[in-house]
Amino acid sequence: MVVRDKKALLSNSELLSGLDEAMLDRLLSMTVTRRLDKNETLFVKGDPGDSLFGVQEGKIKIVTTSPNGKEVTLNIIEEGQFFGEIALLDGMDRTADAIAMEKTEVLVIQRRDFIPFLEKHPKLCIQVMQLLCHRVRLTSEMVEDAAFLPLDGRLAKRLLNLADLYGQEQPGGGVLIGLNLPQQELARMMGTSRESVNKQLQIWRNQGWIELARGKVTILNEQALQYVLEAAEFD
Amino acid sequence: MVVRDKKALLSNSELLSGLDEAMLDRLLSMTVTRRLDKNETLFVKGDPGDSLFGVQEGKIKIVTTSPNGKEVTLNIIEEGQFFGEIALLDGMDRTADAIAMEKTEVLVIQRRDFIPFLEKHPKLCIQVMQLLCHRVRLTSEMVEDAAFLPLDGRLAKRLLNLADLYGQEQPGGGVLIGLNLPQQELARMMGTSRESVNKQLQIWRNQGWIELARGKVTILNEQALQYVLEAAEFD
DNA sequence: GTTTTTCTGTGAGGTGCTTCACAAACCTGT
DNA sequence: ACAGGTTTGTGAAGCACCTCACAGAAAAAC
Repeated sequence: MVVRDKKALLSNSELLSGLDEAMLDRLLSMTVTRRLDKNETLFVKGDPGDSLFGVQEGKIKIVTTSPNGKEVTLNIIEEGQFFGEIALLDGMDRTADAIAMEKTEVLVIQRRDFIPFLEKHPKLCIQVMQLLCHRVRLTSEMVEDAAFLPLDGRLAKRLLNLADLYGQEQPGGGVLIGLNLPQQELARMMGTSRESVNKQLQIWRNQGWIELARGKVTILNEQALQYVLEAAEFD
Repeated sequence: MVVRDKKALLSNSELLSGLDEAMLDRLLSMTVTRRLDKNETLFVKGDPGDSLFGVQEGKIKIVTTSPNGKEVTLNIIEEGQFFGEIALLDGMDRTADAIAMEKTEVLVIQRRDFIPFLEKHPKLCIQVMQLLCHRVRLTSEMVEDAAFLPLDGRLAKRLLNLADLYGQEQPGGGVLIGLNLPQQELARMMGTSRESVNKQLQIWRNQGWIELARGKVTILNEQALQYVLEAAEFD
């Protein structure tokens, strides 16, 4: 059973889709599963990066921490997505921490197994490159946003993006972001303070554009947020 | 002559080093050279990305522009370096503009030539991946720095980095950054205002840590800047 | 050599966001 | 059911950085 799950996960992932049965089986034979509790750390900045991970169940956040304790969340990795490929591929240390946001199972592939496999399968190479390109685009966009958009624009963009990824249409109308995301965590994703996020959310709630609950945001007026974003882009 | 130069360029580049003679020749036969004047635009955000470029002579800057006209410089591409690989590989549009900083010659390889070539050469695949990993690391670091470091720390870091890349030891002591970089351009590299950069540079000049000239910075006290950076990292 | 453009230097004033500080609401474990 | 942690809501104070506004210097253009 577990094996079948693994295979389904592998074959549906962005990284490994389109690979044939035999290849998947060989790759599968290289993996082990690791279980993590909520808030457990998988690796930290500076660790040697000798493995690739795929999320089987749960969520992993990729965060960088400054010496004084501030954090920025660079990415949240969902079920079926892979991560940790950068350090694996270039052989350098990890540049960020990986922490389980809830009880999580990851599947682990060692470099010594993966690299030779990669060298034998050009098609897989192409997919890896696609993934890397995607990463570059995402992080570049973060640089851009940090430089151009004020807080309200960045927050609007993040909410719309989260709604897109995890949104659930509500019977009473509106789109709930189906993720337990405290405002603190939201703030970290945007490189800003929790208080600032809260104040902006309050403004929008008073406008009737969103609804708030502990760890939850429901977007009632997507158009309005879209407009905030566009206005912010024009300064 | 031109052909020999091209070959030398190709074979020494980060991207293509280690490839054998025959491969280089085949790749070479796919390239054409394009000449750009100072400030000429090679491509802009939104263009279809159907080619890969290598700088033969001169410098190209990669910048993103906001609707209102603000700019952030993401990267400066030097002689012997390649760029434009992201859009080429994933088939999406360019996400930034490429502008010649001086009279520049770039060599151009079309996607329809490069991709099939890539698929036939696993070794080249690996090198491309290395390059992509490097890009991810650089941009991630920019996100981190923007979030954690105040202006003085970011500027110190940039100057030290530039000195490392383009530094020339001066007879009278100090390290000159051998690049014509107006303070405006420096500011754009850090996502900040020209005035702020200037004021910080003045402070350091008054401390005797740097010397300034039009488009030039000479670092007299590298240690001091290093210390500023470390202090900034601790908040 | 004179004009024009680019780059630098500097002050004043405004503000977006941070930090600090605390209260209330909410969930969780035993 | 009560205690202790976590998340939210909010105000006040401060400051890092931005924008605006020039003036002079240096290079480029003519």
